[in-house]
Amino acid sequence: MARCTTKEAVAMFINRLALRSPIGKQAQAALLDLPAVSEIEDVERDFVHVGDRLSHSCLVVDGLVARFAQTQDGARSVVALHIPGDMGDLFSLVAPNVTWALHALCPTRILRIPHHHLRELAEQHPELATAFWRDNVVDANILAQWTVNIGRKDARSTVAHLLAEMAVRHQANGLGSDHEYGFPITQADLADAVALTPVHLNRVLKRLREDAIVIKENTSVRIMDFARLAHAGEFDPAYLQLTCDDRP
Amino acid sequence: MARCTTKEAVAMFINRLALRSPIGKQAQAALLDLPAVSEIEDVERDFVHVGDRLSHSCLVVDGLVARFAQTQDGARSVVALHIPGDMGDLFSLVAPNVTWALHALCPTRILRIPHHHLRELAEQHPELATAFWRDNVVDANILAQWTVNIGRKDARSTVAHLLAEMAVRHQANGLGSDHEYGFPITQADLADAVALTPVHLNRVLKRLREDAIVIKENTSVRIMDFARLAHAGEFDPAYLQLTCDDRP
DNA sequence: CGCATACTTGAAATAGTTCAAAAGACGTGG
DNA sequence: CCACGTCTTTTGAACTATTTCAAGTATGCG
Repeated sequence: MARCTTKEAVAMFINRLALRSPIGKQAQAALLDLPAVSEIEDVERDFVHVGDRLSHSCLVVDGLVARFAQTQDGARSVVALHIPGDMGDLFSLVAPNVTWALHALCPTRILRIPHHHLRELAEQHPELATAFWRDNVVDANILAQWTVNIGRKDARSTVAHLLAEMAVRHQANGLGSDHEYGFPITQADLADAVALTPVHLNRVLKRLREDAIVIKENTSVRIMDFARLAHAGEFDPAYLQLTCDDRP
Repeated sequence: MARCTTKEAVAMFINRLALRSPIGKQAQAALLDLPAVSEIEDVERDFVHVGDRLSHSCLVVDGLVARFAQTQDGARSVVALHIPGDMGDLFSLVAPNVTWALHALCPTRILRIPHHHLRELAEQHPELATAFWRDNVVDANILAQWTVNIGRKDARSTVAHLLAEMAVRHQANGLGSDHEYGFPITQADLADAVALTPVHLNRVLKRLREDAIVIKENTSVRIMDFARLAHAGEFDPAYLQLTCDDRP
């Protein structure tokens, strides 16, 4: 994984936002100048806890971050996965008291950006405020899709859908190719994201591998047949809103 | 169900927002003056479709609205329930191309408010923009909680959680008492919200009734023991963010 | 009164879980 | 470079929560 500078990390974030929202040159420049205040840091497995009141938002620079909740018997549920270029807790900007936790699933580096800087920026450049908000809406779309997968589709379809979604999201962030992307997640953690037991997830992955559709390796995913993967997962990328629809 | 005027409907919405965000007198007045342009209307069972490009957002005046998605085999998944005072598609303000549908679950009246009016208002009163955005964040919190329920808890706990959540949300919107609220939803539709089959939901409701915890009647829910309901559902209202946390 | 819609109950089937243990990968220190 | 412990993946077999299919009973409406 290429080590990257703070500017490169922020540029990745800007490009992501710009996919969905038109962002002026000045706003982009202002955002790029921001990180002078922060440093990239390695994070612990657990770096945002339930009940924390946040004053910064975290941009994933490299690695993989999960947002998760827990039931009383200790079962964990991953409700979002964030890849480099994502800002997993952007919405703490308007709701700083968090009710979930963030967790690095592998050696991960992040950039913490103070809320007040983001707020000033959003005030000076209203298109940024819209872009941030829209990003949260897409996050919610993803979550809605996960709910459908978990609630109303069988295990094979759910897993196929997630692997297809992550492929498209990696490409949107300028990561990976159309048939491979880095995905350093264990089967146990992946099981928490698709709401299966690790044992059953393992069997589903085996089946997808034997059917020559997709191979989940240790730290990456190799897609052998995207068309069949998308078909198996009933995957339609519309909910990711990867086209800029700001035109009236 | 009391028929209410457009102003009363909007006031319900404002009060809801004001629970979580401080909103100035002027902003409240401006919002209240808005609906002069719209009329309350009855809606069909299906009134927003996948792929629609919205130019208005719908405030539920009375009745019950579900946001849902569908799998290819026709199974339906309800990903949000909106009660009077809610604006189920507020986020179409920043993402007008919708990827889900809205559906009235009973005779329902709504108020359609044009996006451009809401946008002007948000520009003139920045606290309203924040309040709108924060409302979306809470919607996403609710969805995350549903994902946990559906994915990692058993049927009884999931159903208990939903009934407890709806109780608290009704009270937050100024509807219902602490032991009863209107909930005009069929078991089939409720089953789609908790990702169970109607048959199994029926058995779970029977058990909750026999255990003297809660009774789901035709058009309402009677809570016999909220403490045990909350316990059965592992319900903690923190994710609903019903306290105003704008203080720094 | 009859038809449609919603709710309830029973019995059989199954997708996914649970428990248990083996096999493989990986780093660390001797 | 091999031995060792730890973590992850894989496989087997028994079990169970939930689904499916099917039929029956209310409830309400024209």
